[in-house]
Amino acid sequence: MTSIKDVAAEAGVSVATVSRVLNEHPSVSEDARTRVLAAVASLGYRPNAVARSLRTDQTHTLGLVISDVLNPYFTELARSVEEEARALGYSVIIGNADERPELQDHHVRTLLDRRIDGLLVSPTDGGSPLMLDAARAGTPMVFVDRWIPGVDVPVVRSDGRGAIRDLVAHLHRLGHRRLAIITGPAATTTGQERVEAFREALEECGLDLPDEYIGQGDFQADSGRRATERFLDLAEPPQVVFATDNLMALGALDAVRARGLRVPDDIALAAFDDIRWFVHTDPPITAIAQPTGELGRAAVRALVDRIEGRAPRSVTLPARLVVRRSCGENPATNENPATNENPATNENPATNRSQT
Amino acid sequence: MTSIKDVAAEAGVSVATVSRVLNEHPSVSEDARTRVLAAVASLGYRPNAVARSLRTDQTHTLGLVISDVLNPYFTELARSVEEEARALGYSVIIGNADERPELQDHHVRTLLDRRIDGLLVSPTDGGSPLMLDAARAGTPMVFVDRWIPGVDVPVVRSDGRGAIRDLVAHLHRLGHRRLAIITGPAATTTGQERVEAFREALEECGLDLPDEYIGQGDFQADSGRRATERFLDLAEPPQVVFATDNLMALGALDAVRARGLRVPDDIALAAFDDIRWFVHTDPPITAIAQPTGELGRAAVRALVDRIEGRAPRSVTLPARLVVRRSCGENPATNENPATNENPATNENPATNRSQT
DNA sequence: CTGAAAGCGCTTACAG
DNA sequence: CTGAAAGCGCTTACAG
Repeated sequence: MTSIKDVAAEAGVSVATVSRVLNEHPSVSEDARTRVLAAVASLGYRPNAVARSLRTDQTHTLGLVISDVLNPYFTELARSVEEEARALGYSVIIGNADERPELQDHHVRTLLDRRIDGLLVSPTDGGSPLMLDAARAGTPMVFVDRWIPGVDVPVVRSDGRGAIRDLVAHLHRLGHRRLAIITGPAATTTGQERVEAFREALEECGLDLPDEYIGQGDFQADSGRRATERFLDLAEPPQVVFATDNLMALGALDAVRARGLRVPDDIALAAFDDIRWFVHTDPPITAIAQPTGELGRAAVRALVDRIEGRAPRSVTLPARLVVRRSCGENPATNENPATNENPATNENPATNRSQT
Repeated sequence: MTSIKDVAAEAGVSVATVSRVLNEHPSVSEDARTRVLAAVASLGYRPNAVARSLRTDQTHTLGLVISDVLNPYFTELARSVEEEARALGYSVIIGNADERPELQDHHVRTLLDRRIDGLLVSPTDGGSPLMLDAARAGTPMVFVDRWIPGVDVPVVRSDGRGAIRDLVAHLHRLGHRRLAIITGPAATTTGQERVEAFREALEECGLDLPDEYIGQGDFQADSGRRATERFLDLAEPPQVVFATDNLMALGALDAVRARGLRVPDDIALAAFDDIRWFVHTDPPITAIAQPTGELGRAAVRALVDRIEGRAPRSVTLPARLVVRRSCGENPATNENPATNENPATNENPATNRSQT
């Protein structure tokens, strides 16, 4: 590899001057600058980022630890994170935790060893010692989507309560009374919140949530399948299953299909997280959509603020209900099922937008 | 951050000794080793990977430049790559090209600047000067999925010809005669090969492929939508649309749905790349499945072989046809549509497995 | 405006 | 077995 020394030799200047030209330091003569630039071009020189990082103690790199790359929600989040980071002059290294705490720790450790400038994480659990230590040690950090209570780290997430209330009202209006939920791990905030919000919304409608209608899942498809099978085995199965993420909804569909049953005739289905395929599934699936791209961008901005010495802000954005046909026909738009999607989408315009 | 000096001071030895302990160098006294280890533990010391890389000229990092993170095929590929790399002691940095050559170059450049040990790429185009230079300069490199002809770099990919021939035979058997294709960019090998294989397969059935039945796509959903609209506007629209990736199939579904038409009654649809949602779409989609996980693992093994001085091997694995209902009822399994999936899956067991 | 020199945190021949 | 020292490729006060 050609180094800064080669460039200096070629241009007939010192390495200090080469470095100044490369870093656009003002005090370099026009003559020196041209000669250096010419040398850089003719040698095809590219500065060694490793050496530069060691010297400056900055890597211009953000670490992003997501819960699961195979989940389209996180994939979209990762994409918007990378995009915004790139716009701000950072690159991002993604670590996939696969919903496994040890793997999450592995990535956090590797990222820290590489001296990334800041860490974006969507925690898989309640917080390992490693992550808590990192936060306490002052590593610039921001939580996205999920967070760890009691840690002084900004959180960028969406609030699904309103949308879940809308969903339950929608289900109640369609005549459903026995509603079940497939939850995420209790150690995750999203896992907890979605059940709580669901339970509260049921109460508002005068319904309750019996234990056998709570399926313990882990945000992965298999757990959705198993939970749904258990629901279907009940003496009195639920009329609706609400999967708290899209992968568990996929598993639920597998289970329903395996029994030769139909959605929504035999059992209705709704999901948290909207994905493009939900428009084309059989039937199209009613889902709660998060402003994923916005979340990713806001998270990066918060982290970069923190890194560059500005005060980072937590951000909470509302999610919204997108009604499709998986819970039964919507009486309101019944007459024209083919175009059900659009009016329903606007049923619940984003309203409450809060920033802390 | 605590450095090796702090550990040396705490343990009462030189930094050389600390380094030896950390790198499991044999000649260290038992006594020194215990003291160093104790110091490491009590200080919570973690070696600075940046400094180590600068010194050893190895980063133990692989770069992976994929064409599109939002494409589940590449996401699955990325996951298997990371898994195998981790097993071999490497981490991976993913760059998402979004099917844009400039963005691809941006990532290759960044990765090279970081002095990754090797590069895994699925090229978005015919090869930029940057990439060709890197290959010529001897950067350890392996192509996955797509490749650039005329460059001396091992290729790990799957061969879809057999499966495409099976697909065309299946369509012909169902009575379809007017078959259209939505291709990928002509600059990509997969873009080219899939049309060629399709055209050859049609010829074997005595059919031809008129220009108006070739929709130029770019492997993204929008292009699939536009191509399909153009097909539907034809005086004599095709009876089948074969989308050469899953995202363009999604776009095709959007277009069909927007016209109020039905698959397969009004038009049949098949796709290259099988994804989990295809089981639950309306109707379930006939697709060509690649051994994605295998490809990712083989690619990593080839790259690591190259990095560690062993001879890397190119690998070609067969893809296989998975028949579902999007092209019309399969006469053979007609009597039991509900369980169509399983027998159909086995219709074309993977046969030709070649290694070069 | 420019260069010599120190130093970032490691590893590794070299001597002992 | 151990330590002093050089050096990886940069950047940046410091002097001039």
